[in-house]
Amino acid sequence: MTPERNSAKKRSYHHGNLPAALIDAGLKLIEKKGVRALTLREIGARVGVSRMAAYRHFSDKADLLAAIREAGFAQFADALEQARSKAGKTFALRLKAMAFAYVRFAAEHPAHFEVMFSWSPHQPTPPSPAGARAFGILEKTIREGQQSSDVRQGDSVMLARLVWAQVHGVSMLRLAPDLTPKGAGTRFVEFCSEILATGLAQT
Amino acid sequence: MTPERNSAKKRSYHHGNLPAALIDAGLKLIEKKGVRALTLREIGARVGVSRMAAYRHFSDKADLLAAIREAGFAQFADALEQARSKAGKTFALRLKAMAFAYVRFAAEHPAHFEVMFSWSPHQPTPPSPAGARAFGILEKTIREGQQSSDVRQGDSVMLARLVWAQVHGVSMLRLAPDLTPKGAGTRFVEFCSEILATGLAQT
DNA sequence: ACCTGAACACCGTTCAAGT
DNA sequence: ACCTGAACACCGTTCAAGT
Repeated sequence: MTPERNSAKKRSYHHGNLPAALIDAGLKLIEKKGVRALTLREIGARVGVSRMAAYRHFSDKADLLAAIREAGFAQFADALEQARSKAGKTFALRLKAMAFAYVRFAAEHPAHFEVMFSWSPHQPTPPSPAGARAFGILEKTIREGQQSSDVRQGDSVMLARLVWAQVHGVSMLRLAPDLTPKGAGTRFVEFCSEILATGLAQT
Repeated sequence: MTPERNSAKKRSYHHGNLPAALIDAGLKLIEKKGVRALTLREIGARVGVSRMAAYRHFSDKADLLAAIREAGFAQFADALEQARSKAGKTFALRLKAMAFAYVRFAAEHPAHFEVMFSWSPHQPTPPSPAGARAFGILEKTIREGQQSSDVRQGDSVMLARLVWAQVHGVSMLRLAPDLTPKGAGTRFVEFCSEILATGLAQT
């Protein structure tokens, strides 16, 4: 009796999964015009909903962006994890695979990457659980490298930060001349991985 | 006879050097609230001028930001140059000095740094002359390192990009735990320089 | 519970006008 | 030449109201 499921003659009052739809529409708009040009009004229009609907699910625009950011870090951590597990078992192979995964993620998901790492000292990034997970994967790899004597002894967190900074710099500065969405910076990333591994090895 | 210089009984009609004053006020506001919160109106108010005055000197807000950015790169290149010339003459010392200068600039001039490297794939950074100069200083140092056999042979531009990416990543991610405006990340930067130099040395 | 419309205090930018 | 004021088309966000 309750009119819960209409046979879609008109799009239902509820939107099924509005939060997810808003995040998705937001990502597509960022990809097209950049975060700076993102407006709640346009997201709403794209999803077919009032400009105010977002406020039922997110406290404000910053909160929506935080959700986009966290979803990005989750995907990102998955990509790193997958690259690691698919790679051979030596430290050098794992490092290279993860470096590729990092740079490739930046190239393939520019909108997510832009939100995840948009930089300002004033809105200091609240710590992201998924971001911490991603870093943990890298740090674990470093520790294994130390056990197999591929990496010098020392603070594995510091060593992991160094590696993170390297690949992050490459991604942000788009320094790989052969960096394209589908064939991500092959030569330059390989070059960096090799030099990094050499530096890490020495005691 | 012409009323050109009044004895400052009221602030003169012209502002002396309005463009420089606008850039300066902009920097201070960015430092306080971030680029995102920067408004032409507030800059104008701060300088004591109408919100429209900026349009006499800059074509729009983006153009003012570009001027800020370029000024930042000029200061930045100077800082690198100075660090290089003050350092000892070995490659290792120069590399370390420049790494410090990079990270310290980011820490001491957060507003400039934010504008210089604010990231979006959609407003692809127009090439900056001063930015190119800064990169050139680094690349020259790499070439000298190759001549003194401190750095492996190979494409010096690629090698310089690698170093740039490393220090840039450190600066952006604020990975140095001991990074403060005045005592910039001493231990971590030293750590990175050493590992980097080791990796660069090997053939 | 979930969504909407009108209203408010902001933006950047254009344009005609002042000195 | 350099600056201003009013006006326009946008924002994010609040609030009372609709289903």
